[in-house]
Amino acid sequence: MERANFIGESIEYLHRYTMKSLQKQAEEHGVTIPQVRVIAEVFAHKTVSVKLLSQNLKMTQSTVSDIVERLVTKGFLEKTPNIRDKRLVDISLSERLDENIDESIAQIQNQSLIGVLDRLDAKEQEIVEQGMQVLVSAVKEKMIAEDMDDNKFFNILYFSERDEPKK
Amino acid sequence: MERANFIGESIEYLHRYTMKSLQKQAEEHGVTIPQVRVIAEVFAHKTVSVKLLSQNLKMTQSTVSDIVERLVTKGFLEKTPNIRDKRLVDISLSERLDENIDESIAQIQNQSLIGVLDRLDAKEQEIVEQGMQVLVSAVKEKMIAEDMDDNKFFNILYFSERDEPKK
DNA sequence: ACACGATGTATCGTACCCGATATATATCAT
DNA sequence: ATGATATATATCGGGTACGATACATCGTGT
Repeated sequence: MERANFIGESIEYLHRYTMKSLQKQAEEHGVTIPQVRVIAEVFAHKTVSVKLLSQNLKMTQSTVSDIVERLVTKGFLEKTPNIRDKRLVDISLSERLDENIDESIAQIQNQSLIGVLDRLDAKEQEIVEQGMQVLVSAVKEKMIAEDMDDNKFFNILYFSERDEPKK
Repeated sequence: MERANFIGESIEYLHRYTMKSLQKQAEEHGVTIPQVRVIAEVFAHKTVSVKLLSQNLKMTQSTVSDIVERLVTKGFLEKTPNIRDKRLVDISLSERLDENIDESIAQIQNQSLIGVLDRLDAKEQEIVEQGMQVLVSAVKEKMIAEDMDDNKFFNILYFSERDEPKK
């Protein structure tokens, strides 16, 4: 099916573009964009566990563990064992980072996409957003229908709260 | 900007979904999906260079070199130095693969996306396709406007011919 | 109190992906 | 012909990403 082909390529293209584009901004701070995403999430929570990060960022626990480890080495994050549950690790911003973080890092996120949308008029932006919504919804429905065992990561609350693990 | 946020997350989500979903099919053949993409491209050309693959697949030359190397090791591809230009390497399917390839591998590509689109009616599919078109066009325009030095890889003919390097 | 299953992290192996660099070959100017 | 430049590939280092596994800790049931 030609349409699926085009959409598949588009997704691949857009993904690479956003990654590459954001990377340039992140480099100036000496971090990568997955690292920025982790930092932003930690910043939003003040203190989080690896588990929570992996849920909110939709990465596996092992990936998050890796990234956090590098950020600790770089001195951006700090890990302290949780008192109440010694399995948990409390991840928080290092003091050094806790001040300079203002807009600089936390807002790198989708700077480039904003620049892209600026080139479109209101109507075109609507079209783009609607297309995304429809497609994402369809994907989510399909996953539910097929009962993918990735349910833990790719579940229905992906775009809902963005934060709460919802016990 | 909220809209940019949503779109950025959508792209990330769709990318991960398509990758994960396709991976399952590819696994049955003992390959990964980047490997499938390379194989399909070689299949379409009968014989190609690393350079051409990297242009058509929008991966860097080093990435393609890696993947080709693994496929050679697995016995799926063959490398023979080009006679007329000894810098070039001719990449082709191994004999073993040249027969069993029929539909099986070459069409793995976007099976899952088709399944997703099937859940949408004609009108919704239009919306999705249009949204992608508008967004991709805007991205391409922005890249031209900013004269990104990635021009060699991310250029205007991305979605045009899909094959020709266009000398 | 204790065994057992569930849960949270870290670690390992593999693949991908990129930029930078090295090497060999080709091409072009003189 | 020769030297400078350009091109094609391979290689290296580092970061991402995942599944599988190991390990410690928690909770529960008995």
